Amino acid sequence: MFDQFRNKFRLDDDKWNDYTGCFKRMKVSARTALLKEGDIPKNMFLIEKGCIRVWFNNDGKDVTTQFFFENNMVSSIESFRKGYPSPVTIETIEPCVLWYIHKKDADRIIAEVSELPVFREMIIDTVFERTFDYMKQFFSFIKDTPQQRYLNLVKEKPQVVQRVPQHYIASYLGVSTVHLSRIKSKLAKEK
Amino acid sequence: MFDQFRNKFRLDDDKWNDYTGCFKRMKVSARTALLKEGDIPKNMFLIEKGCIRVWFNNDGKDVTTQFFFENNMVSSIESFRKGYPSPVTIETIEPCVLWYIHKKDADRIIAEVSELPVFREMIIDTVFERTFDYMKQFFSFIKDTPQQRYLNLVKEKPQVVQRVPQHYIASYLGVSTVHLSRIKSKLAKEK
DNA sequence: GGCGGGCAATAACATTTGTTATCAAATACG
DNA sequence: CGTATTTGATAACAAATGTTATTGCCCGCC
Repeated sequence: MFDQFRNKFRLDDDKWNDYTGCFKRMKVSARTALLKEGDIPKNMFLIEKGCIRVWFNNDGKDVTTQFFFENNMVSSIESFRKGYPSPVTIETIEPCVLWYIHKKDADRIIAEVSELPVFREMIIDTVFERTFDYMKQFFSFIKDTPQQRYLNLVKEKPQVVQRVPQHYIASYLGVSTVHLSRIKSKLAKEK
Repeated sequence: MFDQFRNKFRLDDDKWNDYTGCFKRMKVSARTALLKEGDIPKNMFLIEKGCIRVWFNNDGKDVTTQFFFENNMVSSIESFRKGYPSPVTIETIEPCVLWYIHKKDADRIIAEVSELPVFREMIIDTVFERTFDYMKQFFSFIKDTPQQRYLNLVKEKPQVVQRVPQHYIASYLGVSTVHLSRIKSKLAKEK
């Protein structure tokens, strides 16, 4: 599971085994909350198999903001770092096989490796990328119509359209399920 | 101008003077672009007097995404770090007095101070805060009505409502100027 | 002090999107 | 295998928001 990351890091075997040994494997069924809105994150997850969505409660309706698939790391990252209550719930969509690491281990690893400038850069870059993702998603919400957002999703994240139930997609796109149906049927006609 | 930051940092006077000496003062008139969409950021700005908006072009219409006022640092931060073309334009609204620092000086300072764990934490936290801001703005776009977003703005950033022309505010809220007018008149009647 | 242009309010109408309800199809699971 | 549940499509109507056009105001500038 971790071999895919091996060549990114120049760590000696002892360190590498120490760090990867902090991850534990678990299986969970579909629709299981790994972190609940308002709770303080204890773990970070790496997906071996399955998919996960991130959502928050808006007046009783859930609003999905992100999807994750195999090999993605998942956490409510800002809360994880600062120990704040999470603004979102993290929940499996399909049955999943996950690897998780406890916050205290993650903190230790980050502190150790960030003594090295190359890791420091990497950490900062990672956070910047996260910011950039939010920015892009936010901009797309402002400038694109729901139909355009749907087309972008089909193009950029085809897995989502293939694997995720449509009502989650509708809430991710910011429209009602009915309207997403309309968009799809309109696109089908045009084609 | 920099005294307000003095007590946040435990630097000896030599370093402090070195770093603050990298900032130059300039005056610019209203509606001046400090950075244009597509250009690579060369400078970062600190506002002594005036206000600034960040916007991007959407099919000929401009969409405002942020406002900045006195004592704010302004940059297209993700692009500034990576040397990417900026996705946004940074433009003065009022005549401004600004301090700016060149990227090469900023890079040197960041590299120097991030040897110290306390600064490293500070830098990472700053980026996280930025991410958190985007997230909040994004979530508010999804969950709040335009009227609610307007009320939030009045409450949280009264300066914007007082100093910024209404059509910029409308585009910031994601509605037409006509609809913002409607919202205001509706609120006035209810009151 | 007058004038042109940017700015804001409003009305009328068009379009988009949401809501509710109903039905059909797909899927899960005992 | 059959039944319950989830999922998706569609129609009809309601509400929100955009577009265009008009008017009046205010403010900077000659």
